[in-house]
Amino acid sequence: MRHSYSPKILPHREKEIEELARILVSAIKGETPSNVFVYGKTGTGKTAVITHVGRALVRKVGGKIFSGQNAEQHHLGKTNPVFFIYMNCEMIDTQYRLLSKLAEYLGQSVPLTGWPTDKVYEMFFSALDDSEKLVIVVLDEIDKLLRKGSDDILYSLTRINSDLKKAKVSVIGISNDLNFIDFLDPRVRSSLGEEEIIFAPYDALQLIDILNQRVSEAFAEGSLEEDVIPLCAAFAAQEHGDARRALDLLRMAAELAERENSLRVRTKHVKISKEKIETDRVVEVIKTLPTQSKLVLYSVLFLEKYGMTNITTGETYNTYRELARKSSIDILTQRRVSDLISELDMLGILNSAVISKGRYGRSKEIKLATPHVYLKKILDDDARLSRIANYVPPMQHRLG
DNA sequence: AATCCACAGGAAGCCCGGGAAC
DNA sequence: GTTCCCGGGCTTCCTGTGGATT
Repeated sequence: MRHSYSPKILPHREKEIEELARILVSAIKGETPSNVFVYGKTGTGKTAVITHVGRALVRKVGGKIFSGQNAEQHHLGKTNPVFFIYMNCEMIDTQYRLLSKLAEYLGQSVPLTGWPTDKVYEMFFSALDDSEKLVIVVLDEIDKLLRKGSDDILYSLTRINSDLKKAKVSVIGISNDLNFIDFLDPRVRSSLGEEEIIFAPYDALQLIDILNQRVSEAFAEGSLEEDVIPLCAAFAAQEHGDARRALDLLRMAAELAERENSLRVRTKHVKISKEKIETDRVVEVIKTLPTQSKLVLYSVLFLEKYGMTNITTGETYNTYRELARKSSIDILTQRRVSDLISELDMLGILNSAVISKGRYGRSKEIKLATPHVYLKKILDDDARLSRIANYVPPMQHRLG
């Protein structure tokens, strides 16, 4: 049931598999496949489809598969070998890291840092071109790459073929943000987008099929209550058809049922799991917030706790200053705190909306979107905030 | 209709840490 | 090691504004 498991059958992705296979099949004929751009939201099976097709190709013609720390070798066939390289740009997010990783996969050793980038490129290039082969580079979350400005590597990679004598390179770029393509250098865009495959979100019925297929491998007959799978599917369908989410739900529900010694997984387990997944996410976000943001949250929490409604930025800021002083934390400007409030809003931890109170100015109206008890417990875990855990605000605050 | 509050939120620039280049 | 550059967090300064009140 875990994401790392990749099933042999991918329901409702036949069309995409077919299309990708059509593009990559030219490798069997000894030609260089077009570059491909793949778009789709998280949990729509992009990575699964691509590795599936890539593996099949390498099995057929021989070559190697690289992914993370793993390498898998297959015996050579009649045509040139295929090196299938999967990389996630979330970790490998600079030119240097990308190139050194590529060079490493091709058998070179490059230090983690220290060399000029063009030297690493040289290493990579010579290792690449020392024998006849096709290298398919999969760049997952490719949008992370140019977020940090350096998309020249994409440029070099997509037109490297004209400089190569023996080897050939195809690039498969994966993104879950379609707008990303607008920010791309036009030359890269046209070359990367020679072929495009779009992964539409799964609908509830398709999610049911996916779950059923996994369930047949992972669960004993009759261990699920009848409505369990449809419910998981329905919840996940609300989340832009994320199959990963559906599987998480089912897995957590099963774990819960097991812990309760329940004979079957019931819909209530699914419902509880859904709550838990959501709160876990919020807890994680709040825990990892910078102290200043936590302090801002704390301020809103205080104001609400003492019965204030329609909390404004100014009121929040005054409380914030008081709390920051009490806990010897640097006091930021109201301008900055205003931005922090907006960020917390974006994260869904609180709600803020700009409203006008006529003669009494314009401000954000702020209220928490997270249960108080909860919030306080998490915030009090932060040692830097311990001094204000039992702080009682002065009278004027309580009057509202 | 004019006023004016209490901010929103843009622009420019400072500081600092980290990584690349030399 | 040193220098350079970059981005993020932050401050300073600023202009803009919806609508109750005058």
